[in-house]
Order: sequence, then C-alpha cells, then structure tokens
Amino acid sequence: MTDPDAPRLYNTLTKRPEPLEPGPDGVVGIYVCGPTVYGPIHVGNARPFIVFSVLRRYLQRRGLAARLVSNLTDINDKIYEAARKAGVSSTELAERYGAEYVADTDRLGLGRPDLEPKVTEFLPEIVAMIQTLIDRGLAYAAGGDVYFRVDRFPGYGKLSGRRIEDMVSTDPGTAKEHPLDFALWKGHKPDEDAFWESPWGPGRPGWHIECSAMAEAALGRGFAVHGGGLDLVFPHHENEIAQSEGASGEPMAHIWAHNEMIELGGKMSKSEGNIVLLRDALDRWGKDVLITFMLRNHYRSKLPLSDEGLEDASRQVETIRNAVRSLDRGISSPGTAVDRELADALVRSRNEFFASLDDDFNTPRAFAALFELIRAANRAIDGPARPDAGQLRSIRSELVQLLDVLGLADLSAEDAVPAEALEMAGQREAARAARDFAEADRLRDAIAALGYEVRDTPEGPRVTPL
RNA sequence: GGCGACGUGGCGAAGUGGCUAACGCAGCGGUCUGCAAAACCGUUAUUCGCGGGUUCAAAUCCCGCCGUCGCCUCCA
Repeated sequence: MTDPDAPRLYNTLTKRPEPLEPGPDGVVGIYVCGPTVYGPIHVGNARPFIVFSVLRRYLQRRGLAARLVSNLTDINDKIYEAARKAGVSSTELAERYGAEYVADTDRLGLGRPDLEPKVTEFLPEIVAMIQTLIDRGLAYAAGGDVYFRVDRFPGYGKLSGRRIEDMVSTDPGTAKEHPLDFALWKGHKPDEDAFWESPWGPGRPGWHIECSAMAEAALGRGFAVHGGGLDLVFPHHENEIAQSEGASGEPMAHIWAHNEMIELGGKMSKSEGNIVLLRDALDRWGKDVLITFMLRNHYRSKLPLSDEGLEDASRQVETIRNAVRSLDRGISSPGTAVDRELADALVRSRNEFFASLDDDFNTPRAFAALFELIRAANRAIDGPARPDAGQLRSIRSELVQLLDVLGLADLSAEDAVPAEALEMAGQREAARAARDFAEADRLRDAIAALGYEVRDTPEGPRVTPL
C-alpha cells in the first residue's frame, strides 16, 4: 500500500522519483555510506552527511519514523598504507581518524546517525554472508581470497547501467575466474598488521562486503533508502546489490539515492589532492553558512566550492538572522492588528516548504518558501498596522520550526551584546537627542570597533553583532 | 571507446508541455533615517548553450551540434 502523499526521492535504479516507504515496523530505514577513516574528512565527504542527516530531520518532522545508519570503514588498503607512513598501527590510525570524523561532523550540529557501525565490529556477520554466497554458488575461494562470481548474478550492472560485456577490468587478478569478479575476502599479506581468522584463512573483508553485512544487520532486508555519493554507484553500490541480493534473494533497498559531487576545479577528492577539510571550512565560515551553502543547491546537482558561493550563503544567513531579530523587535513592541496577508503567507510558505522537500528533497525550493515567509513578516512588521504579539509569536515559532528542519534553528539565537556596547548605544542616543551628531557618529564607530553595529529603529537603537 | 549528468538574468539557483520564468546574492532608483544600517517597494532574462523538428502551445518532448563534468581504478 503506497501512500500517494509520501515524500519522493529520485531512484538511481529506476531513474525516476519514487515514494519513501516505511518497512513493516513503520520505520523508514536509511543507510548511507560513510567515509574510510584514514585522514580528516573534506567538504565533499560532508555533503552526504548533511543531506541525509537533514533528510532524516525532515522525515521525523513530517511524522515519519526514520532510522539513519552510516558506517565508518575502518579497515582497508589506504588505512594500512597511512598507518605505515604515520608509524602507528592501522587500528590506532583508524580509531584516531574515526574519532576525528565524529568530532568534525558533530560541529555541524545536525545530530548523529542512529547507528554508526564499524567494519571491525561486524566480522562475524561479514564472514557469514560470504559463506552464504559460497554456498549459493555465487562466490569461490581461490588462493586465500574469496571472489564474487559476477556472471552468476543475473542483475549485475542494473544500478550503474553497465553490461558485463562492455566492461574492462584493469585488475584481472591471477586467481579470478572472470576478470570482473571482485574480492569478498582478501587473504592476509605480511605487511598488514590487522587481520582476522576465517574459514578461508586469515585476512580481512574486501571493500564492498562490509556495507552489505552492516546494512542488513542494522536495517534488515529491503529497507527504504540506500544513499551515498554518486561516485559510489559503480563499483561499490553495484557490488553491494550483487552481494546482498545474491545472498538473500530479496531486494537490498528500494531507493538508491546519490548526491552529486562537490567540485574544486573538478571533483573534490583526496587522491586528487584538491580538497578543503571540513574542519577548515567550519573554522572559516561556521556551520550555518556551510549548511546553507550545501542546501541552497539541489543534492543531485554538482556544487562548485567557491568563496563567492560561501559569501552568498553567508549573506543569506544574515538575512534570516535579521528576520528573526525583526520579529523579536515586533514582539517586544507589538501592534494590535491581525495581518490577514501574513497569516496567508504563513500557510502558503509552510505548505510550499513541505511540498518542496517531498519532491525529491528540493531544498533550494524550500529556501524560496522560507524567504517568501520572511518577506511577508518583514513587510508586516514595518507596515502601517503592526500585527499583535500573538500573531508575531506564532510566525516566529513557525519560522524557527522550518529553520530547525534544515538544521538552522541556531539562527534564532539571541545576540549576546556586551554591556559596554549597550552603554555606548545609550550615550549615543543622548547625543542624538542633543543633535550632537559628531559625537553620535563617534560612538557608533567605537561600537563598531567592538564588533557591533547600531541600527536605529522606531523603538530605539538595536545593537547586533557585525 | 562505453555509460550517465548538466548548460536558465551580472552571479547562484528553482521550474521539465500552457498562470506575468520562483527564490537568494549583487547593482540601480525610491521609502524610512540627522547620516547610516536593517527592512520594504520598484527595476535588471520578450527569454531559457546553438540549429532544426513535433505540437494549437516547449526552457520543458525529439534529432543534431557545441561546451562543462562524473563513472568505467581507490574515491562521499
């Protein structure tokens, strides 16, 4: 039973938007591929984190139960390599960067996924799934490794739109039956300092199997959404489908959702070296600007990272802050009217906001709805008949609720203004009353030197951070 | 070579068959202000990369071309 009003998300598998359907337990399960933790994460890695974290907030606000699971890959070639370079054990290195990933993404203030499984915690599940694949004839042990038998899985290539015949493997391997077969288990090599026992000898999981095993362990089979960066479509997600569906005979996930890449003269990527670290972007711009920057573009569009773009986002953020300030000013000196147009604008904006997000998580359109509401509010407050406190309070509260969906509720925080600046603002008022404008301007400059700006309003001066 | 995405005002970005092509930023003019700031009002694409075609009607569908980018190997 499909809910015709359910939010829709574009499905890479079917190339069209499809409704998000909760599982039998009523929960919308979302699995998102997280990073391999061999270094600090960059802004590109942050995009899926932000997009899917905000998606979960949205679904919850819409009254749906949503469970977000996002893994940390803490065992892989790059980790061995980085650990050797750093002169530490790979376990130590992965733990360190895993913790840094959590700390960096915590700064976004979007909450944590409900579960963040690590590969090293799911070895039994991984080994069991590999065994099932072998039992079903879809995998074979060879030379200490185990490979997936690609041509025995009929749907191979259905996600990425490839045919086995069209593909050329750059790593034919020596033990493989078919050049495109991929590793489920990699036999231990002498220079690898972390490995596990298995029925096929010591070693460690291949790259794709961990997500298949962890997603099923955390969300079961046939969960609602499997997400990640577009660059994961092939081979990672294609192989996940082969493994999970090969092992269970059931669909792994209903919707495969992929965010486009952040670009910095081409795709931002660690191996290309053209990266900006998330922590550096946060230091420079703050979380609200960064979230706004990400969400003002659709998640399925490429997003070039640029100072111009961030500055633009920064001004948008300032416009939102000013709107909340104006509402607060209005609430503290309210009028007596009930503004019909404002009331209508609220309903319209709210509906449009939710309709936009229902429509393939169209956050740019949701922002447009937000700004329509802001303009209506500003117009009412500065208009001839200011609304009464009740109406203004309800507008403020609704606006903050919408901001909160996007993770931007902090923009409604009160400005902390030091007493010194407030005192000078008072002195400036006295000077203005005495028409001593030279002194008034001097005091305004002095306040600016403290990092604050005076704005004269009909209700007296307001001091806000610059 | 194979697969795929995209090209909308100065910039960013919605819109994918039919209301005056949203919204944000920047600019310009105005209102307000002692001057500002903020805010509001007005203004900025007869037109949606280019060329054909389908249709009563296209930015939206089809064909061709040009350009940018991604995947095909580790990658969010």
